[in-house]
Parts: sequence; C-alpha cells; structure tokens
Amino acid sequence: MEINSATEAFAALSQETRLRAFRLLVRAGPAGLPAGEIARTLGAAPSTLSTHLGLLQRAGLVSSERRSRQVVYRADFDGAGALMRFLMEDCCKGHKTVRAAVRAALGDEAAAA
Amino acid sequence: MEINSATEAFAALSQETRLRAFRLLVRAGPAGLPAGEIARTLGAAPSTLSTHLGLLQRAGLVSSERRSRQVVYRADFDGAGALMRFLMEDCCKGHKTVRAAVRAALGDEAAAA
DNA sequence: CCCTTAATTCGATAATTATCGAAATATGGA
DNA sequence: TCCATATTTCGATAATTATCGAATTAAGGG
Repeated sequence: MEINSATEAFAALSQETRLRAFRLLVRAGPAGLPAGEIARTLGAAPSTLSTHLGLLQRAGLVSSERRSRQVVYRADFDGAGALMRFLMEDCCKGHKTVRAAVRAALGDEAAAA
Repeated sequence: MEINSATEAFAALSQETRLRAFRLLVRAGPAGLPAGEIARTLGAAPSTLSTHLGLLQRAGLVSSERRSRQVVYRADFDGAGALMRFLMEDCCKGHKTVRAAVRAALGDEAAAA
C-alpha cells in the first residue's frame, strides 16, 4: 500500500458518521446491509450516507452490490487488512509497545508466540 | 479508545504531509527529531509543520519536549498502539483476512501461532 | 541588553468537505 | 405503462482545513 491509498483510507475513517457506518458493516459481516438501513440506523439523510459510502468504497474499505431494488454494502476485509498492515509495517514495525498492543488484540494464542 | 479519539487519530494520519512527518518520527525512534528538521526534510514552511505537529500531538500520536532552543518531537508508540488496537478490536476482530494480514506484519513467529 | 536562532501563534486566503433537499436513475410490481 | 420504493447525483451552502508570511515567544551567547 502506498502513501496516497493510506491517506485516503485514513480520511475515510476520520469522520464519525463514516467510522460508525464502517463498524456497522464489520459487525454485519458477509451479509452486509442495504444503504437505506445504514442511513436509518445512523440518523442521517440517504443522500448524505450515499456520499459517505461512496467515499469508503473508493478508499477500498467497503464494497457494494445491487440486490434488486436495494444496494447492499459490505466491509472489505482485504482493504481493512491492507490498512492494518500499512500501519504496522510503515509506521510501527519493530516497536515493542505496538507489537504488544496488537498481540493483545489478536488474542492470547498469538501473545504467547 | 472511544470513537472520537479514533476519528481524531485517523484525521491526523489522513493528510500526506502529516503522515510523512509521523513516519519520519517513527523511523527516528526514541531520539526524535527537532521541528525545524522535519519541516526542512518535508519541504514545508515551519509554521505549517508546527500546525501539523500540534495536530498529531493532540491526537496522541506524537509527543514533544523542548531541548534548549529546539523542540524535539517523538512518535508516541503507546498512542499508535492504541489506534492499531482500536482498528483490530472495534473493526476487524475475528475476521480471518485481517488477522492473517496482521500476523504477516508481526512476523513469522506470530504467524506460526 | 541586544542579537541570532528556533518554534509557535495569528490572520488571511484558498481549497476541501459535510450536509441535505430536489431531481434523476434503477428496479419490480400492478 | 404507471406507480412506489431505493439509491444516487446534482447544486447550494455552511463548516472545516491547509497553507504561509508576519508578528510573537523562548533560549542562548556575546
């Protein structure tokens, strides 16, 4: 991942409504959620959410698929993984504190390694 | 880490000059770098960099200490770790793709676990 | 004390972003 | 075909952000 993709992804997550939308989609898993439901859940206008989801998509963090009349959005875990990896490798690799925090988040089996 | 700290940290890394400054400080390690040298390296006005560094600091990603006439900035690895952890736990935990990407970034000894 | 160096704060301006209603597009059903 | 539903695109406006020069604050040395 190069620096421009990284800033784009960080920008996508730098706004509360968008970060909430992304987390909602992560929790929804592979089934995803239709655009309208996300807008209703977050209490914003459909057009506003559409703009936000478009930005998340261009940043590679979500994908969309039309399903009849609805457009279903899903978290893009490859994209999210690439961003995590960028942060680790380009920013924090080799630094004990960060490695420990990440191992803790991964779970104990990784922490034991 | 709560959502507002997270958006603040993502916003701090969402701008190319700031992301470059942060990476520079990560590479510089615990010795850090004086503000002026960062500005010179990145080719921006001192006042511009000062604004950016202040924002990174408020976001908890760098710290600063006056050393005689210079102000030395350092990457805040606790802050960076907290952000990594937020991404993992609140956004991606339990998703194979992301876990694999992160293990790869941690290194093979963790990947084997 | 004055001078030099280093950095920050201030003030102005340009550029970008967030928001939403209205209009347009897409889909499926009567 | 006409209508209802779901979403996006457009256009306008408000708010935020990026940039930098000028002025200010801080520190050290003569």
